[in-house]
Amino acid sequence: MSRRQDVHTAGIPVLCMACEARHRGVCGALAPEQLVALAKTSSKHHVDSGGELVGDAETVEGYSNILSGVVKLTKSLPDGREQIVGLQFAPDFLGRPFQAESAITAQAATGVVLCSFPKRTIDRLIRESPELEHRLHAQTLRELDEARSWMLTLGRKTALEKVASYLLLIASYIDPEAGAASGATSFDLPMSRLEIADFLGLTIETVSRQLTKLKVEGVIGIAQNRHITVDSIDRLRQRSGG
Amino acid sequence: MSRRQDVHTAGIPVLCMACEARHRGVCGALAPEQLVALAKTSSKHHVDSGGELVGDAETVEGYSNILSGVVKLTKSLPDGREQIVGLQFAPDFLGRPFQAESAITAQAATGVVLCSFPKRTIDRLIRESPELEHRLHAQTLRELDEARSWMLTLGRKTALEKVASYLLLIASYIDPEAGAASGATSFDLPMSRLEIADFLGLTIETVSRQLTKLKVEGVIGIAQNRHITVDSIDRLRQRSGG
DNA sequence: CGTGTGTTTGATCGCTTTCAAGTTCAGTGG
DNA sequence: CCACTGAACTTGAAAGCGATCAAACACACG
Repeated sequence: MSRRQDVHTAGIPVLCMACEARHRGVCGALAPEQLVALAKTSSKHHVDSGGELVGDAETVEGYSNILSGVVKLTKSLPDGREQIVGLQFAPDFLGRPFQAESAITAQAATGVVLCSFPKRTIDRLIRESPELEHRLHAQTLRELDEARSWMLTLGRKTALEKVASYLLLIASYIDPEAGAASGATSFDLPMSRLEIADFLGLTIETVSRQLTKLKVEGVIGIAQNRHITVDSIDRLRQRSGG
Repeated sequence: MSRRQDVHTAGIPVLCMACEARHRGVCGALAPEQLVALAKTSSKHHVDSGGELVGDAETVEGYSNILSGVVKLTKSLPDGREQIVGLQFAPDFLGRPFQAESAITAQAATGVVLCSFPKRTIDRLIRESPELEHRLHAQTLRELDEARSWMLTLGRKTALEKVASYLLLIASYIDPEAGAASGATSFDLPMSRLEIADFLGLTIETVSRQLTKLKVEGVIGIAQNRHITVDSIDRLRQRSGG
């Protein structure tokens, strides 16, 4: 057993040993020696809920892998209206290659653990490793699909359908098997009502009312504001408009 | 003069000689011999306004470059509600690598000219040419930025702001210099009121009312339904909410 | 000169927002 | 352990914006 592990992990940096990103994330694209080089300049750190990750000023930090927690990407209008335009979960790669701007801010929605790299190092690795760019491209395509699905929700669904869709989305992230299933599940919302509203293009009050409505209809249960139980995912899906 | 052209175009297929995609599009990533091979299996054709490009059944066609015209990407709900989730212009690359599904349909919003390739050929070229994948990645990132900007519009802007934003978007595509400027410009809308409504998450009547409102306020002029004149782009921008 | 499609305009309805209290919950100090 | 505090959340009433329903208009085409 330990012999086999030795074979598979020969030369893998300690930092990366237990890291999800090495398998499902972008680091899986790297050869052991590249991983060693990258690990030398990478650092693991924690960001509290609400902490900003890509502050317009502090662009120093470059890229990161999300090891745990939820990161929200937001855009806002000059008068302060805000819209969450993306959610990222472990082991997503965070940061925008090939461009400085984008006018997006990234914030920790929950407590977040990151593994961060200098921009320069990653940019070089991308140039050296087509497989790395391929994985980043694949993630970008996934994000684009998610964004477009969400555009349909934002533009065409009612408030109730939006909230139901949101619950399904979160359920499927937290409990991937349950997401496709039709039975029961339960989970904690990683976001406040205000954040949910900013994600759905609604107000905080409307989100609250629709959650209450789902609760009264017996589709969901709510405990301590954040904990959601779903008896029948199918019934929830029916309210989501498809 | 002809001598110089000979140098630059040596070995370039006739089909590609005048093609925008060879410079700004993905074909620019290919070496002359790759271009020759690709040109052998590629075909140029026209699709009338309204024609479907990625019909779920006819997935045969694979990928295309848009040579002219506007393509709209739409998603819809089971009950028929529709949302346009992307617009593509020449010389964008059309088609979704690495995946069959996506539940998106592509339709010609105007008359469209395409240069189409077999899926197989492109998939192989992507594997052979990191530069090609890089260009596709770059386009995907651009589309993601556009999608996210539009999420802000869909989720947080009023009907008037949405319509003004739409006009600015179209103006900047049709007349790139004017898009950044503050002066006057004019253009023809490439989409019907229904399509504009499906893009903005509104109804046809609301779109019409907001256009009329902008006209009455003197911000725009409308002739023959489709032709828009803008005296001051800055004034239009003020109505767009930022 | 009709016919049909796309657009505008009008009147009304209803959902979501807004404004305004309440209520619950987590954290703190007595 | 319990009362206090502030933040997050819920609930209520009223207003407003965009949707819906309906009709008129404009233009292209036969």
